[in-house]
Amino acid sequence: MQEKEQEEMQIDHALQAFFNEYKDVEDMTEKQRRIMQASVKLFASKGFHASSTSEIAKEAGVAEGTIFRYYKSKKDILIAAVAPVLIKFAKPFIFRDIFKILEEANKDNKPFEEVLIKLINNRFELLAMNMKHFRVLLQEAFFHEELREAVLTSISLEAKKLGQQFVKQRIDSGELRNLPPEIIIRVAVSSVMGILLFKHVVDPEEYSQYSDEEHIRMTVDILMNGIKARS
Amino acid sequence: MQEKEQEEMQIDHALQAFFNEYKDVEDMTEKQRRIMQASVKLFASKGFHASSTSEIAKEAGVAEGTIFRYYKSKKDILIAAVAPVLIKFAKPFIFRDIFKILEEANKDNKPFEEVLIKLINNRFELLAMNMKHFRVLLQEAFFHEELREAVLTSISLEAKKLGQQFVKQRIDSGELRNLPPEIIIRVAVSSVMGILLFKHVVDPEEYSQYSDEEHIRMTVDILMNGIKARS
DNA sequence: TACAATAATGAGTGAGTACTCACATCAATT
DNA sequence: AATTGATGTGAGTACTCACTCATTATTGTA
Repeated sequence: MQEKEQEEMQIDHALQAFFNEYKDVEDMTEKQRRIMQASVKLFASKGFHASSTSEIAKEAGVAEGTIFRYYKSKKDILIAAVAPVLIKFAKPFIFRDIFKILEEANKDNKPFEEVLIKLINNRFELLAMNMKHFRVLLQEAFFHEELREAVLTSISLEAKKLGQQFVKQRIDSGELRNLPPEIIIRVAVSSVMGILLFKHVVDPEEYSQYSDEEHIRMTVDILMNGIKARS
Repeated sequence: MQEKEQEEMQIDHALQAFFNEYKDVEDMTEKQRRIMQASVKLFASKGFHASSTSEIAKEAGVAEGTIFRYYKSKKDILIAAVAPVLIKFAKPFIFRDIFKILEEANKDNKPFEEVLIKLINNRFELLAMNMKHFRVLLQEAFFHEELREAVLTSISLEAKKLGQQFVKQRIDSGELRNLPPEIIIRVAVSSVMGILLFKHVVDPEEYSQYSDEEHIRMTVDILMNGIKARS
């Protein structure tokens, strides 16, 4: 309970700070900005469907009608305001560590396996810290194609590029088998997502026979055996 | 368009036939059965939230009040009537081929790789045939824990048992590495689900560079390299 | 200061929802 | 024939929702 509240507060502070420096908002009126901010907060904590326009108005300290001066529908808030903000906010948050890890890996020429484990651990941490928001995003992406598309094109596109480049290097250097990088990435990504899926959804009980570390270690072991070049 | 309609009709006919032989319904009244049937049809085609009770009543040809004589809430229809029916209907449908494939594999002692490819192809077909229903089920499972639990305990539990047994055999026979079977299954299942996820959600465009068969082949190749025992 | 233009308001609207309940229908029992 | 109880009804209830619009407040300009 306490942990969760703390976590939320952290996110709220981070969001607040982000808003203060978010320059795309400059040509908005004060009220519009407040509506946007309130929507982000509510959608992220209760989901789109469960947040009513009257609630948004109250949270933003404006009249309900004002919302519809700036956004022609409730869904328009999601598409036009919340999605870009969430993505802009999430992006550096998501990529920050990845860049660091990959850079370091290239500099010291660390083995792929080590980099992979570091990346996975990092992703696990990030997810644990933002479980709630991730759930909401996933839920909404299910229903709103526009949101799904926005997330995919802005985040996964960049991640893909980054990953493919790195994998390609390791193929060229002879560390990995000569397979299409996108296939290697697909198998790697889905194997890791599989850990999370089994841990949280499919079979939490059986999962707990091993620790996170053991699961990661064994998964990476299988994966590396599958993709590393043989001498 | 035409294909989709045909597909739906197939399912509807199959469901219809199922209802006619579904014995658990015998102690229901005619009206209750009709409510159940209408709910299955509506939930499966539009989803739970988008189907109103008035709509269900109209489809079933009963008064709206009659619904609440048999089910104390709308959600109760989902939990008490629709989920069991859907699961009972889907189960043999899902396991039929698996049993056959595994049996055949054991009899002729077919290599694991071959069995895997056969299984995956079979799952691809099944999914392609029921894409829409699968989507709806996934969506509802997201929101209703009871449904999620019902699906998981009734289907994935059995699948797990079946799979673990088979993998264990192949480990004992020295064909696969000595790893925990549940881990092997987790990695295999999630790799395959990854194919579908990337194909339909994450990156359909890049996916289409290769055919389904090539994707499956390469994925199984990586997987087998990861889990097969080395001489 | 007077006037127009713009911004903001929030009570009101109508369409929708799940669910209730007083009342019919009718076969079985007394 | 009268009573009972299970089955079924659909108008009605109480509510929520996104969205509108007549009215009011604020601002910039002459």
